[in-house]
Amino acid sequence: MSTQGRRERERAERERAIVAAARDLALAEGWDAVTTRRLAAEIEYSQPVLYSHFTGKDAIMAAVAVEGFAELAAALASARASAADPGQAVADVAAAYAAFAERRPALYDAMFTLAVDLPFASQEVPTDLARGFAELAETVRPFAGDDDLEAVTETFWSGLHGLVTLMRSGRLRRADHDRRLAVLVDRFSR
Amino acid sequence: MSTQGRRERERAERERAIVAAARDLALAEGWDAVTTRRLAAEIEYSQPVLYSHFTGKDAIMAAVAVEGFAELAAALASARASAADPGQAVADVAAAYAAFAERRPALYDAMFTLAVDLPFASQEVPTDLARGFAELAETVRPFAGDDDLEAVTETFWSGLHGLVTLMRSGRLRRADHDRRLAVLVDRFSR
DNA sequence: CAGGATATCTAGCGGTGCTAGGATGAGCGT
DNA sequence: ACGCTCATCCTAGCACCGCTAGATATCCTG
Repeated sequence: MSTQGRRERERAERERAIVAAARDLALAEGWDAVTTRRLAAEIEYSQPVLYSHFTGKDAIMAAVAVEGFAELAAALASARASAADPGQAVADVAAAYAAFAERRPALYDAMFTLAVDLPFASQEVPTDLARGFAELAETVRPFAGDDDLEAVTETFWSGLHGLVTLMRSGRLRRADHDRRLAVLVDRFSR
Repeated sequence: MSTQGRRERERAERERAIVAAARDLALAEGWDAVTTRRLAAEIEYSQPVLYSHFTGKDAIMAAVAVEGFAELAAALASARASAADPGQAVADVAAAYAAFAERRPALYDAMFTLAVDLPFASQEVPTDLARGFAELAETVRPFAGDDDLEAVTETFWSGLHGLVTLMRSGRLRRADHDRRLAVLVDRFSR
């Protein structure tokens, strides 16, 4: 029966390889370059093997996105923890969020703009996603006032998301990024 | 020489038909349904004709987006003009922006998320796009304070864009939309 | 060692955006 | 009015996409 164990281990390893290949390829050349054929070549198996692990390309992208949620949550937590005061925390967390989107554009897209069939109902995603959201919530809490904390958090998040996506798509000049970020931070920390 | 005039008229008319077909098809079934083959069938010409008018599908989408800028600018202007006071103007303009995105999702996508090769350098786009941007700027001007008006406007816009896109992609609950909009408006009108 | 289940691959389907090259027809000069 | 030229348009096809059915090879079991 140990053979079965080895099989499962190899299978899990291969699944990991698929997600890693998708992530690396997306980071290097963008999601358009991530095709099932290239992915299959990368892991040195044939195309149909992908479909024995994932229901389709979307599911692979979703798996990549899941990794991103953990990384983002960690970045936000770190920024908040090392901030001197609540006001600075808002600025630092906002900067960390924007920096993450800049550093991992493909990952950010998979998380927040492309993949839709994310397993929102599963265990893992809500965990890491909720961790990131909770970091944002704790960051703005001191300045929420009478407003509903969840609404304030979601709105703050939307502001960050808007800034990031509009800049990345060339609709906002990159040069004024810091100025805009400062405006957003100011509006949510007083 | 009148034949040439007629030719050019017919050609312009056909170009209009292409853009209209793309717009209608996108509004009805989403941009995924807009293929060059369906577009060609719609205007009752063969596929290659499209490429004698536009450099590619992206250019067709950009042309559709241009129409959208005018409509959005008009909606924002109307909302601002009929507002009782500056504070109400911010709320009304924000609501008008969100309503536009809800009413014309495919158009909104073409304008702000998908098409990238928009002729930002041309005449037409900056006109209507700038009109919309100017409406936003005038709306938030009374509350800009010492901050750079352009930065405030762009940040306000980003907030609206983020709210709209995150909700449309299922990341934000639709039920709390008004509450979030109120938070954003509050943060930019005091 | 034979039989059967399991894992994997080859080949292909229907679709995409886009283009090369040939047919067709309208306008021109004579 | 005729024949030629040239612009216009279409047919056919390329290379690619995500995905899948059926054949093949590989491994474990009795």
